[in-house]
Amino acid sequence: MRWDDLAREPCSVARSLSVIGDRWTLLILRDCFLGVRRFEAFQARLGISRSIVTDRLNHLVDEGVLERRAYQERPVRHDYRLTAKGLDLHPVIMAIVDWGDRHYAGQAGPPILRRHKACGCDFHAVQVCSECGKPVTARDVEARPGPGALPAR
Amino acid sequence: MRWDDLAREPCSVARSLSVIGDRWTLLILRDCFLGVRRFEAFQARLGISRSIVTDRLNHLVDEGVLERRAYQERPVRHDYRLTAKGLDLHPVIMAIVDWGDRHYAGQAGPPILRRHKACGCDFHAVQVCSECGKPVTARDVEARPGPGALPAR
DNA sequence: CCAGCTCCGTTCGAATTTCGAACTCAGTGT
DNA sequence: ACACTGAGTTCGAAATTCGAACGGAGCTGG
Repeated sequence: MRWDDLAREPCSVARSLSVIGDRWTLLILRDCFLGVRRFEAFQARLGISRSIVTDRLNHLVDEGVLERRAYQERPVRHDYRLTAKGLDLHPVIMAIVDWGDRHYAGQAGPPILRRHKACGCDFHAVQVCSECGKPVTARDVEARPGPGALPAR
Repeated sequence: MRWDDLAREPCSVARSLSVIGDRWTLLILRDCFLGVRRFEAFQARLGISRSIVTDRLNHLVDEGVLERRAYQERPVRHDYRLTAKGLDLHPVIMAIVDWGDRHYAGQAGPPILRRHKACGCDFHAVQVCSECGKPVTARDVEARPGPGALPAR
């Protein structure tokens, strides 16, 4: 199975991973949500080779997760911003953060605190059911084939 | 930056990704949450080489995400089950599913439906603030350094 | 007792990816 | 003319992944 095959699987996880299922891509997205926008900044923060940064940013732009826009002319300079589709990835990053905070934070506590502007509290993400609003755990869920099961997109 | 360095970064995303930040690992976890437990089943479903399956399963066991236990003697056969730590990854998978359903499902709809046993409805995952219970979006969040910022674990 | 089958791996050489370091190029400031 | 910056591209070496074959423990069947 190759990268490209993933996108054709009738599975939302596989399709999503064909876009974001890569170490560096997810770290780039983490930085996007922290406000990083410029090529140099991504490269410096991640400490990886420039070609990888180029490659991943282009891929994310192709997929419509990031948007490349000029923030100045003469010389033309671009930055990378999350699109609406990209902003939709926020729960993914937050879920990963939450797991890391829970299982890998040292005794000092988590490395980053997040404040919910609406209520002013430091918080962590909780996942609830869209219908009844109660928290969802693995055991509460029953999966079954859906309408898009066989005919791939 | 190498794999191992990731685990030492003072960032929960980086630490988490050092465990789960791999295409195959996340697909294996997807299957775990769908009830897959045996080596052969993982290999057959993913269609990847057996050495990769071995490697990823061992890694997950080492990290305490899966547990390897004998489900029969004579011949001894093992299966792989999610530990409590592994079950905590459910929100990560659900967030990825949700993004995929939203942006990559065909016109037919999502390939898999999930029912919330507590309320009996088909649902999707929503992320809310642990303090006020309201939905959280990217723009609602303000990040700042936390207590574990500098001293790595 | 021998052949074949199942499950769960391991090994190995070849193909593919990823990496880091150096290079390019355009513009800018001195 | 010279150095500097931002944003890439190129290229050879190193690491990963692949598939296919092999191993081995325990059945099953004749």
